[in-house]
Amino acid sequence: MNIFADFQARVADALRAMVGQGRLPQNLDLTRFVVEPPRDPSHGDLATNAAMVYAREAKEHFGNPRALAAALAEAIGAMPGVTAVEIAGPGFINIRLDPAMFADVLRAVLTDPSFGRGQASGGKVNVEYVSANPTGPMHVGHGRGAVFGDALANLIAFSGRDVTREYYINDAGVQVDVLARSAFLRYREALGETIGEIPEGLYPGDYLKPVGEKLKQQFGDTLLGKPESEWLPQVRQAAIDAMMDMIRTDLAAMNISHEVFFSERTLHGGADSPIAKAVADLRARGLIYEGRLPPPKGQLPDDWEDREQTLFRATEFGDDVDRPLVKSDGAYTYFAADIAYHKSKVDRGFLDMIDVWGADHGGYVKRMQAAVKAVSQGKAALDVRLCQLVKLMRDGQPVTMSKRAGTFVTLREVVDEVGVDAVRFMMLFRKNDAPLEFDLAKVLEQSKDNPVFYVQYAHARGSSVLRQAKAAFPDLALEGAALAQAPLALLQDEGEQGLMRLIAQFPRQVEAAAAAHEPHRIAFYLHDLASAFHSHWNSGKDKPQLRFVNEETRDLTIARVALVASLTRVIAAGLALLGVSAPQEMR
RNA sequence: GCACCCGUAGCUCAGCUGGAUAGAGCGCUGCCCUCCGAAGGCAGAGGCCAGGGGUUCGAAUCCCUUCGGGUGCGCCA
Repeated sequence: MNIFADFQARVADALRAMVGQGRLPQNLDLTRFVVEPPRDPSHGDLATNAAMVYAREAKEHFGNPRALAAALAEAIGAMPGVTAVEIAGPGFINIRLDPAMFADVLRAVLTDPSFGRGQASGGKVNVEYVSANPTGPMHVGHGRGAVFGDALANLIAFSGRDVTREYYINDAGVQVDVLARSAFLRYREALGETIGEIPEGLYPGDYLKPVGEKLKQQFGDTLLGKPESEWLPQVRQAAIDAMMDMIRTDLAAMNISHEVFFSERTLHGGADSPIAKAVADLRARGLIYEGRLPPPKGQLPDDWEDREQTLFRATEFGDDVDRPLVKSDGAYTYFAADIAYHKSKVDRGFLDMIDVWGADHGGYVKRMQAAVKAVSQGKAALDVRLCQLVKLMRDGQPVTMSKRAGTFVTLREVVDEVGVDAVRFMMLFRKNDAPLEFDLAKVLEQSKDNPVFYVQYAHARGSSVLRQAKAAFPDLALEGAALAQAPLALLQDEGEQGLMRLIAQFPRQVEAAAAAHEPHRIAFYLHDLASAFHSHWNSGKDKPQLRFVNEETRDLTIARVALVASLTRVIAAGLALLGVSAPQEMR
């Protein structure tokens, strides 16, 4: 039940009727106006800007926006559940609702386990996130993308779309060869050799030692005498598998799992490989040519050589320059593989795809979007969400991170130290494209300026009210269906009605956040909800008659318990979207 | 030099795809704690939304431009 969407539809109907009467022109785009909660609650429960939006089209019959507003207001005033309609300012229509409408919302929350969930609609959506290289442990920056992508996928699924969570494994290219050589060194170490300092250019981390041990168990010393060309493929695969196991385990520690792990390696191969096919396809459509690229302005790379190369006409799809697909050594570029990868997504039926990347890949967005347009003949759309850096702090002081000094902080260490809930909530309590300061000490504080605590505490406090109510009235049934029978009309206090209005916004917040691909909105909405709840709680200090549980007033208590139960359900549902737990108590 | 992101209270940040008088936390000032959970509460001060143009009924939000930060800039992944 989404009263904003309901009224959006009703006002659209009213406008359509006016079109039918010839009072408004045909072919009116009825999606342009909004029905939203007014910023100032004294303006009522709902407001719409429809009269102003269509003022130009209405000029002929109505003259000015206020005249159209008057006609619309008349139609709105006749709608069920509306108690008052006012025209304000340049043509806002402010609507007051029968409190019974909000009681209906509470009953929906209490009886419908999928309150806020959108209607199943639209095609499949692919969300690709994390995609960390399988060469080592994930760091905190990966964690942000991981949490963001996961919450976004939750949100979009909840809004009614069919979502696939995907991870692209960069298991081709020189990096994984370096990984293999590094693992081979650990293998020799496991066999008793003294390997000394890890040479420059190889991965020095201890995390490869278990891989060396495993190689020893698997192969004994049989790899030692062989040339690199023979052992490398085997060692490489073993190392990649071990790294992916580690990454999957660390993701699982944050309650993140993907349905699809897509291997880049499967795109490579001979003349009938997916990359070759994708390139051939584009070439057949005249989107690939042999040509020269102007050198980049500004700082010229040291090894720049002007040469003719195979280029994709990215500029035809909005990119700044055409992009090379084949390296000077004849191998395909990473971009060529990425084209084939995204073509695979299109071939698998995804016309909506979202990639979550680190901000340092921002320069790559245009070419990827160009490629998606090209391989899908313009049918598919790619949104790339860039996650900014995470600055790790402790008590306001930056935590120094240096691989060399051995103070490199992995994502897993942070999760183990502060817990999943804190990590996930804080990562989502900021817009994805804004840098984030993550304070390891602050997120554990039990105080108002720790939003994780603040929101979870609201849920615990609400749960506490339910326990109190049960203690005061042992025969009270706390199940949703029972509470839905509560005399909700008794909820007359301003604070109570404010909470009901906020609760009624949940479906709208979900819809908007999903459409905008911005899960942080849910985190902020929950913070607002928690804040309103705590504030109303506190008003019970000065006015004991406002407390939720009063033994003298059973009916009122039941109504208030229903309100609190609704609130905790919405908080729990919102936290679930973020992947954060909703504790019953926090003692 | 070019592209993308960002610039909102002293600080850290929201601002619901263009709406009404600009929002929160911290910090600051002043009151308040026997009472459902005071790991606090209430109230107040604090703003030329970086600057300047434009678009329209209406701009923090969209366009242009200047300034100031960040990230990138054949073939790395």
